[in-house]
Amino acid sequence: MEKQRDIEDVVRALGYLCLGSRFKRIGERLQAGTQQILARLDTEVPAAQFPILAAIDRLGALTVGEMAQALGVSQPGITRSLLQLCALGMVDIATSAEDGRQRVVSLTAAGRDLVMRSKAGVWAEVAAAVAELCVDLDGPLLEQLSTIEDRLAETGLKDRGKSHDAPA
Amino acid sequence: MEKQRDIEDVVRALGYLCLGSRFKRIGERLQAGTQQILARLDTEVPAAQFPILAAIDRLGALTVGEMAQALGVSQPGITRSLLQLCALGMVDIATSAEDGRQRVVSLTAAGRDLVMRSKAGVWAEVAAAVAELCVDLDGPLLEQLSTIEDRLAETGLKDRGKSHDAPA
DNA sequence: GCCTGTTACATAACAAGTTATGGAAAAACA
DNA sequence: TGTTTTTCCATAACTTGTTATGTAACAGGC
Repeated sequence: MEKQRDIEDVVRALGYLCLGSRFKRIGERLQAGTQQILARLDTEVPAAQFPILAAIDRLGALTVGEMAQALGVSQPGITRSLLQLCALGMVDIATSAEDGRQRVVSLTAAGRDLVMRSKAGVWAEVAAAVAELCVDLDGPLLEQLSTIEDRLAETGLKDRGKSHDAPA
Repeated sequence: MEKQRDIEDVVRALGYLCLGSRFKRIGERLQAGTQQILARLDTEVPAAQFPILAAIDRLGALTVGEMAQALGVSQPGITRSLLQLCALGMVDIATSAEDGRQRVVSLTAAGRDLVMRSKAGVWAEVAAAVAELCVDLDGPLLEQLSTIEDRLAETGLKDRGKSHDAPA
């Protein structure tokens, strides 16, 4: 046991030069962790689409364009997610009465139920887990990112945020 | 002009709950900005694959697995990028002499040339632009992210980091 | 010296984002 | 009112990440 090189994390080492890659990488890890927590909901809806449901819950019925703006992603990205959520019966897509170009998106009963159950449980868990991940961060941004990565490598998101009791 | 709702940024408003989405979103914007700066190189190599070249430049020839570790992405992701870089003539992939399962990846002459040119120019520009984007950040992480997003919305990455002189 | 198990990479299928483009409705204008 | 321009959304093609799985090479036990 001696020829195993141990490999530097180049993205981390390069600092600002690779900050974009690094943000994406952290984002993907967080979403994967979120997915594990959300799995308890036993729904077909993937984690990445909960922000859409949350947006409607928060702002009421939205058009496609408004939703793209609310979530900061491109319009085609929204359109595709909506078609999927529609197929899963979570949202309803109707042509606007005032403007025939716009489609108005709202939650179905099933969608509202899913949001309600999520808010009561897993959303709080996710927020708590991520908050715990980020607690007591200090120093410049790059160091904070390193801390987040180190913590995440040590304890996955799904094992965070319930600091209290072991299962009975 | 009165019926235009102005739409809240829901991902930002939800804070820790959507931190994964938010990291990915910022990462994508940074990479898009980086792409614009790198465009001056006039190469077919996409921005997302420069970290691979940088890794070899930094650490020397690497196996596929080592590279996945160095960049923090999955092995299939590395494999695909390598095939593309190989097709572009930037890297050379050889079967390891000691272990027939491993492939050893190194820079070709063209690859070394590209890295050399990049280091001399655009890499420094990217690092400077991102550093300028992140200068004087303070406060907790979520606030720093908001600041980054606000600044990026105001001035794109490609117009940063060269604070000095207008073109002659 | 095989058989078994493990390791390293490749391939396939999928996910979720992007840009570019097209079609239909609305708005502007003449 | 008819034409042109603009806006909104849908579709297509691509990028780059993922997980799951297959194959070939190495390593160990008998």
